[in-house]
Amino acid sequence: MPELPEVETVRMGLLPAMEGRRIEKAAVNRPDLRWPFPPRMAERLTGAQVLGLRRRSKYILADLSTGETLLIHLGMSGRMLVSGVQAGQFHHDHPAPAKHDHVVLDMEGGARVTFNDARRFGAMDLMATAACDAHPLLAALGPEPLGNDFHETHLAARLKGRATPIKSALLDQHNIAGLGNIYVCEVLFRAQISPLRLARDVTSAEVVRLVPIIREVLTEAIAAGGSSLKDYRQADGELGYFQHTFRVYDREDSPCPTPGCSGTIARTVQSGRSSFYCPACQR
DNA sequence: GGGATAACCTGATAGC
DNA sequence: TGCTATCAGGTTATCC
Repeated sequence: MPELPEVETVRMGLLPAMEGRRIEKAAVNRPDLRWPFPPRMAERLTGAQVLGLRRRSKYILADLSTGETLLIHLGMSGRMLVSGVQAGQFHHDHPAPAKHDHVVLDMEGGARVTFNDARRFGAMDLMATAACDAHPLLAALGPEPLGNDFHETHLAARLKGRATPIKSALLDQHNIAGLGNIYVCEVLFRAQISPLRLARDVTSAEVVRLVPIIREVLTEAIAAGGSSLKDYRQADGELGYFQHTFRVYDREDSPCPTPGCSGTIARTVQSGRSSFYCPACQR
């Protein structure tokens, strides 16, 4: 899926079309994505004003004037596409409906926001804004890696005694929220830690190294507009370009980019996911 | 309880 | 051209 930087990029792209604006019409074209949509979702959205757009982990949260919050998750292939806004000017020129356009929001002002998701691993739900933190998908999430609650003490405590590989531990959203397969690979490379190492064997010096690297990789990726592989687009349909900065992800058999290292990037599978790393300089 | 695996679903790509 | 196998940015349910 879009990981944290992609979701943040999408959120920012949605702001001009949605923030402060009323949803004039909501069309829901199927009963479910990963889970059934909440009852009467179209009716509950229609007429609501979007007070603000927040992000928690890989979720976008739209706070509505009705006292409810719309939760949006893009899954692996979800896209939020905006049409009808160009350079701050609104128009009513929208592309023809496409396959897998599941939810369409026609916004006050003329913009249209379309949720398109081929694989349907995405989700949408409505909840009382006051009870957001208790939502089953949000309640158990770890801290935001770019927030104040994520620090060495927290990470060290989450890794301590764990017999799972560090790769899996960083992917576990209970430990830290928002990292996905790409950015964990990139983080471990920059930290020169092998993805195969057990979490409990990562030293405190390495934890100290990991925290700022996690922040750095995510911040750089957000600045680049995220990474575009197969499905991901920014809300305006543009590609992100952080993928050009990948040092190990999807670079199997390439020379290791670490200066002075003569290693070759390897691929292995851990808990069903590809891990890319340099066996020579990641220890 | 912790950790690994299968499952959800479609599309793109590689190989024959 | 066309078939088959494999893989994909995530998360949950299930099994050992």
